[in-house]
Amino acid sequence: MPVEAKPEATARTSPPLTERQEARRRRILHASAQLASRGGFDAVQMREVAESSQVALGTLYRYFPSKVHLLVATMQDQLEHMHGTLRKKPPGGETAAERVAETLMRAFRALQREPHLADAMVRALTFADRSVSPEVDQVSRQTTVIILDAMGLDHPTPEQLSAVRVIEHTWHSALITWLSGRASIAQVKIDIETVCRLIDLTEPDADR
Amino acid sequence: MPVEAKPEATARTSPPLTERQEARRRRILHASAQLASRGGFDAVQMREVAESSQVALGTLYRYFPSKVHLLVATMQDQLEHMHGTLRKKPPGGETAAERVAETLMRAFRALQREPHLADAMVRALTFADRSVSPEVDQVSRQTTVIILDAMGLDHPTPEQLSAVRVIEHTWHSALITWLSGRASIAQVKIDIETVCRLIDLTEPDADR
DNA sequence: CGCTAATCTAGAACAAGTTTCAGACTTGAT
DNA sequence: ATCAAGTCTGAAACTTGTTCTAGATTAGCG
Repeated sequence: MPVEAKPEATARTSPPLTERQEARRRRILHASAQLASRGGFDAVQMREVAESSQVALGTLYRYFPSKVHLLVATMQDQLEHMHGTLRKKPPGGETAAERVAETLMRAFRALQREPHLADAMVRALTFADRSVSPEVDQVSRQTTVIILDAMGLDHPTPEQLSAVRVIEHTWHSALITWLSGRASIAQVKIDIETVCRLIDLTEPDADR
Repeated sequence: MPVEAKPEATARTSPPLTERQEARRRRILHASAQLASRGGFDAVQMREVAESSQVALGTLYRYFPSKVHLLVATMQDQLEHMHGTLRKKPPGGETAAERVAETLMRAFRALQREPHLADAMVRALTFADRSVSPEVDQVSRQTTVIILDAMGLDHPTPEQLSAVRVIEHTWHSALITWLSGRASIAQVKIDIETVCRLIDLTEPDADR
């Protein structure tokens, strides 16, 4: 029986893509990011993505079953990039809280450089319904790894994981309020620093 | 003339609405909530809302310039309701953190009873772009009031306001992860309790 | 090579949010 | 009561995400 599986963003390993297919997928993601950088979520129009990446509309939908899937995959792509960058220059703070805050603010500044792209990706993430859960979850896991990296933890306690989840919540939501112009950059910074203090609470031996 | 429109905390904009207009507005919001309760964000179709509320499509758009505006207004409406309900039975916890957590969990359970409605409102909130900022801001302020109420504070310090903002971030984001099936109710509870511990950090004399 | 199933393409078609418009109806002021 | 300005209606049109179809191309296999 021939395999019926479609190419899928999350499963980079399951169905072996041919070289041309891999190239198509890459072209699509590139076009997506490019259009997003220009005009945000609304500027990523499926017909334009298809044309820019020299792929038929039907093919685009075979690779990414919806606009949200496409943008979430774009975010995965960018996150990998960022994780690599952050790894090269680890944060230098004394406490875990400081390092996490520094890392997130660094990520935040990177997003500031491409606010439209950030808009597209974040809107897609929060608008995603259940059909995109696996992909969104993957993004979430990737973010968790980045934060744990900054904390310098290998075996976090359940309490610490909970704190990390709260930090992620804050990070996403603060990003949204900034993107929609309801909070200043300074305020985002304060909120992130505030939530990072939670980390201190979960470190038995680190107190003030 | 005798515009008897007693502003129900929803400070309508400049022009005072006539009675029939107020009635139309109310019919629209009712239809919106009803459709949302049935099938969530997607089930709120502008043509159906118009038909259900016996209003022409163009009129619907005159009252609410977009689907997101409509749903955010629906949320304002529901929030007022909830604030009233919560006020009648204030939370009974010892510390501010406990009371806030209890309040939010109570609100959460209310949303659980109408998960589709919750879905519609929250998706609209996070998907809103700049053109809806004023309305979204209003929702945010209303939420802040509810939390400060639970804390029993009249004159919060900047630090406390920051903690409240972080709690709101967590609340929204946790709601989203629950709605999209990526987190259990138990997990939401833990996250809320975790973030509420931040409150203790901002109370110099609270027991620890 | 030659076959067959899978994939890709171009383009039409459909769905739902949004806009537009001409004409009927309300409202407020004279 | 009458008039002007503003509002509402019904219907069509437009936009963009999504689906569908028929035919061309490609990949893997004997």
